[in-house]
Amino acid sequence: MTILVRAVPPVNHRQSSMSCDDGHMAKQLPVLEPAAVDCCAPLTEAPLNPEQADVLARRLKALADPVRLRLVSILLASPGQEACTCDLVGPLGIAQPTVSHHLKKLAEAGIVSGDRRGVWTYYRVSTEAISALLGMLSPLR
Amino acid sequence: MTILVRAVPPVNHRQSSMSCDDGHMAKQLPVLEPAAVDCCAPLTEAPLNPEQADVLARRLKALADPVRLRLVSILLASPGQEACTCDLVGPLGIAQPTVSHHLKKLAEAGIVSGDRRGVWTYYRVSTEAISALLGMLSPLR
DNA sequence: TGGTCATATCGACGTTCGTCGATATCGGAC
DNA sequence: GTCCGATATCGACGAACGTCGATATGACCA
Repeated sequence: MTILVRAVPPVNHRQSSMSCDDGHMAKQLPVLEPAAVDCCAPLTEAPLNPEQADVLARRLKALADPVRLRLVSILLASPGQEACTCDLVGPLGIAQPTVSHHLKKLAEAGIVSGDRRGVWTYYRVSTEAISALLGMLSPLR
Repeated sequence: MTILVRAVPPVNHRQSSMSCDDGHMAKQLPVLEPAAVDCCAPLTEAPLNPEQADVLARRLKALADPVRLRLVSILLASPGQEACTCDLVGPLGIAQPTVSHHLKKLAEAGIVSGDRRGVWTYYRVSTEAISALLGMLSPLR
């Protein structure tokens, strides 16, 4: 027999914003592994090659948006450092499809990951990805 | 009487790419001070407010471009950690106006600064800006 | 004064982005 | 099974971006 442990329901699930995400730009690039920033020389010695720059720029671009930064910070400040989409719509003040869009961008960059628990999808920040990014950037300091 | 000390001529000034920068999007936002990222709480405790997120996103956006990342890394790897525009055109492989455009974006974000020495403008990376940015991001780790 | 060279700005272009409403999908409850 | 609610995708829109050629600015030299 199987005992199904139900997840605690999300904090906010009284709101019901009915609309949807963008989706148009699902780039066919592969999802970045958390540590995909495998490169590179100390950076103060040799310039980045174009490929390294592309990988790093892609992850930075994912983070370089006010909504996504707030999204990440909300995730980190949430109990258990995770939250479902419905918990993010209210605080961010944008439509649900837009939230899903931003979550997708972050996931494609390997910055967050989500798993479905019942009807809800819980997202959490991949700290390895952030560490890899910071490690890559720190030689610039 | 005044003795004018001439700067050492740039490494590459045999090339002559004759074209020009974009310029169209000179946003009227004020140039970010190096330490403009004055905020903020540990980020794992309280979410970023929209204003903090805007400042941080603006600086990240300036860095989140493959060409600009390579540009910064070339500056850091250059003798004296500085280089003039003409030294960047060749390695980057893009037109001179485009290089000027990217330098302007970086300067507006406080990431690089340039000073004119004769006909040449020498750019260098503002390490304080990078440090401020990393300091802001490190709580995410 | 005029010429030349490095750099910045202008104007235009195609592309990407952020946003949303409408709609599809998926899972649970009844 | 049917319904409902949470989430993702679709399609469209305006705004911002990256790029370039043409041109303006500014500094040096003859």
